Amino acid sequence: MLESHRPDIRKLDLFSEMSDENFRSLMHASYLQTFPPQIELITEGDASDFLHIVVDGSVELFARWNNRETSVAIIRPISTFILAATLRNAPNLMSARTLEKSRVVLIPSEDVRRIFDADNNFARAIVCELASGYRASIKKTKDLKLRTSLERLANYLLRQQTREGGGPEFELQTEKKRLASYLNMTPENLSRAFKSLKPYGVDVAGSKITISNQSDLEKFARPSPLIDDKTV
Amino acid sequence: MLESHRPDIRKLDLFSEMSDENFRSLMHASYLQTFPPQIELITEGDASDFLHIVVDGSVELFARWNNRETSVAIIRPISTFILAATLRNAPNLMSARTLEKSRVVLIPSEDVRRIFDADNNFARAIVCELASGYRASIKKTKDLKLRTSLERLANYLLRQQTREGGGPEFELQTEKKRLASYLNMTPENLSRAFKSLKPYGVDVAGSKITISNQSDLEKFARPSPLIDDKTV
DNA sequence: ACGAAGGTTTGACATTTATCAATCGCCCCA
DNA sequence: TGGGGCGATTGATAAATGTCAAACCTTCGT
Repeated sequence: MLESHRPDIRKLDLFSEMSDENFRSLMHASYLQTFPPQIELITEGDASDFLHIVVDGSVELFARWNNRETSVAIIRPISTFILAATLRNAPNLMSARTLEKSRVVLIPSEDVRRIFDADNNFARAIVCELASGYRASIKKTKDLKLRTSLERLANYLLRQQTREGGGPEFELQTEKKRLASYLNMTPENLSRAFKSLKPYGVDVAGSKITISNQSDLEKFARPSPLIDDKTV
Repeated sequence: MLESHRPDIRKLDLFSEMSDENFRSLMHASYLQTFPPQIELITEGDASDFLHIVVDGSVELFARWNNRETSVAIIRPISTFILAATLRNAPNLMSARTLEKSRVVLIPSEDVRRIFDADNNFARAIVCELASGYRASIKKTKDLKLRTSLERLANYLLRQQTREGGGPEFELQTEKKRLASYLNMTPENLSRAFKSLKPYGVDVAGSKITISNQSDLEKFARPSPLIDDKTV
């Protein structure tokens, strides 16, 4: 694969502690590919032949059933996805598509499993990554089951605000259509939900959000570390 | 801990491949405790001091937020729970309570982490277990986001039917109140949902379910291996 | 600059789901 | 064996959410 992204990939928790030799071996077996927007990289049900790393652009994970579709996650650089399927050598549970022109490193799943067996530090890092992903998924379930769509939006805004630096103004980094699907609501409902949050100090202009009353919004949203914190 | 359950625990995928010595060490450090019904074993937010194994009875995992509560899973013998929190040494994301008189083996989390470092087979088994749990959680998200409550119930019945042997008659192993919470609906709504499934050949008498028209129900439920299969 | 395409918003309405209140029925146990 | 308690059901109503249609707006390429 191309050399330029190696240092960034090496810095990922997943790869930072493994031996140089094993890292080189993984990278040697991998491909860097550039995809145009809206390309379906993975279709759910397919075998998981590669561990994917987004190094540029963004990738949406989504799922289909019965002619419906829902957005499950949006992956931004530099992150891996489809780790669990890779390790279990099981079919992918989600589909993936590029949202914009994106560059993705593909590591053959069998190499991941081989190096996992050989490198204890890598194995340990994989356990951390899996446990984190698992916990993130549990948090998502709690968010979905315990909150109304309005509460999910309010808490999403607070999380996004934190990700964007914590200031009162920030950008949604996602189309509203996709955000709606991610939050499990329709675009129409999302549009109305934004209006409903206006009394709590949320102003929307296109994709620019202004939180004019932080404490009112927080009082309404009631964020919980056990649902909303990334690290916990 | 008491000897009698050891062979059963040893047979779990998580422990079956590790060395005798390490297994003995884990068991030596662990406790077997018997709890009455409705005891809250774990409160979400608590540190994860122990990996739990239900050896008798049943334990409900649930979550609270903002004075609401939802049932996330019901653990039956012989299974572990709270593995991800144990490995990350992070606070538990869910609470746990006994549903009936239950016996639980408690393995100190630090011993789990210590043996994980020492025993490659154990580490490998942990990765499998984590990846499975992760994938199960993703399936749950898909179930929640892509299906209506009626569809969730229909597919739950098909899964439960399979677990109970596949015949046309089987028992719900859960109070309807709890099943409702698990499926993210109210007890009232569940009661009406059962009625709505009657035209598809579902008959309910207390906790006994009779599927009188398998293909009609399946045609309505449209089960998918990528949501409903345990092993995939 | 123009026009097409597609995302967004709005309004009217339908459906789904929750809430509240009352009743029913079952199980446990004093 | 007869309450008592609690879960389950039913009916009436309210709230949340989805659907459909139309209008609006932004973007983007010709």
